Amino acid sequence: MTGADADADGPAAPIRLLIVDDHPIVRDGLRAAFEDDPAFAVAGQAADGAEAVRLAADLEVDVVLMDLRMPKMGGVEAIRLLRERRPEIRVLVLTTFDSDADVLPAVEAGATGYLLKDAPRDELLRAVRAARQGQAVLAPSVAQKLLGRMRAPEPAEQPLTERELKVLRLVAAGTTNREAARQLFISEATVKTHLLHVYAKLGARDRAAAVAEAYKRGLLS
Amino acid sequence: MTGADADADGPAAPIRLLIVDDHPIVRDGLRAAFEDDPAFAVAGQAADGAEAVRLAADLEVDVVLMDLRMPKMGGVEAIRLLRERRPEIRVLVLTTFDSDADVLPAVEAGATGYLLKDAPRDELLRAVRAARQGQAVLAPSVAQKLLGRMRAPEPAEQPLTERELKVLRLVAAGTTNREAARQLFISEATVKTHLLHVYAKLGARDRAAAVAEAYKRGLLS
DNA sequence: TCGGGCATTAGCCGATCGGTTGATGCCGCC
DNA sequence: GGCGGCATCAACCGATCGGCTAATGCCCGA
Repeated sequence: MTGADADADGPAAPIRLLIVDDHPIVRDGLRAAFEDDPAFAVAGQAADGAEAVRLAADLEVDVVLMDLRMPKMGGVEAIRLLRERRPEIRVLVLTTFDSDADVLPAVEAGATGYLLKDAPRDELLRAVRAARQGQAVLAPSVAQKLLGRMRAPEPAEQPLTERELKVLRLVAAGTTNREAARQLFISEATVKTHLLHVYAKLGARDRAAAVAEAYKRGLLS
Repeated sequence: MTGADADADGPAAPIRLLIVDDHPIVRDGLRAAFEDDPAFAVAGQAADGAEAVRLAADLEVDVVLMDLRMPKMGGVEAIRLLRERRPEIRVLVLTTFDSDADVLPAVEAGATGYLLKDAPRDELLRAVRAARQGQAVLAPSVAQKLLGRMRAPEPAEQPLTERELKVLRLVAAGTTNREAARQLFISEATVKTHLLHVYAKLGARDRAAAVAEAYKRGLLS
């Protein structure tokens, strides 16, 4: 009750953070939020995934706060590399979440938690503490989405093959099957086959719906 | 040369700022960036457009730093209201810019400048100083886009009518012309006409390309 | 009052698409 | 060695689409 329950290692070593975001403003905001609390120490900052991986190799880092959309190397790829090389490091994804498409890949890549940037400050601090101990931390809206995916027997969210995606991109550009075939040096029949597979995977009835669904899932543009 | 050229009003009154963003982190980062410089004073913060308009009515504000995507009231609408009621206030749009669609509306609504959140700090400070004096401030990439729009004789970016958009939404959902006609209680011929207009306005050849272009322009989802 | 934009409808045509079935060859994995 | 996934091709059918022209009625602003 008096706060003397876990003082085994003195004031406790601060949790060392690596902040990864391509926006200086956001990095500043995060740094400010954590520097005020002696329980945390900002070990470093990075503006993209590649820099994050590089820094994490040299610095003593407990928790990485990671944005997903960044130049050079995106967050998902960075998480994958980080977890490969330093599995003891916990990665908290901290993103704007305007696109759903990134949540699952990030979690699969090994993110310990997923928070939205509009989370209140104290929730952030709590999340980092929890993440350091390996506890999963999910923003309520993210948790809901994840559960939704699990519960809903959605056709398993099959990924498109490279070829299918190429065809779909051409279709989105207004290409007819015949033109797409010429551009890809294949026959029109093959294009149609690819498209049929795309329809099945995306749950679409025609090219227009497929394009729409692809945009929704972040597969295009 | 000795810095004594513009000291007419002493240390000069600080530029009073209103920070508008739905992310606490971003607000913190902005506040931190400006509070370190005595030439600026953060008069207030708001988490959405409505709050921004309300605060601007009471506070003495010179420059508003405004995010665009926010709950309740978006940035564009807030800019419009602000400029109506307090035309002397300068509004600097400060956004992530993952969507093109917002740039032009924001400028039309009366934004003095448009900056990206990944701009370096000093560029931010310079931009606010310039904005306070009514100078237009555009991030290079934004300026380029704007110029591109001007130069390119793009079919004038014709907006879709409400009816056309409704048809397009149905098409994006995989609806055939006939089904769309039933749902809208109109004839199939009318649906086709609407779509032909949509194709012309969006520069698309077919429904798939129209859906893609609509997503690119932020007209869908 | 006279446009002009918008929504609505009609009919016609060739071109294209969606669906189906079946087949081949290549590759990696068990 | 076999199995499955992937990419490739073929031929066929009906359904749908895209493009065109032409009209009507409504409402708003010049």
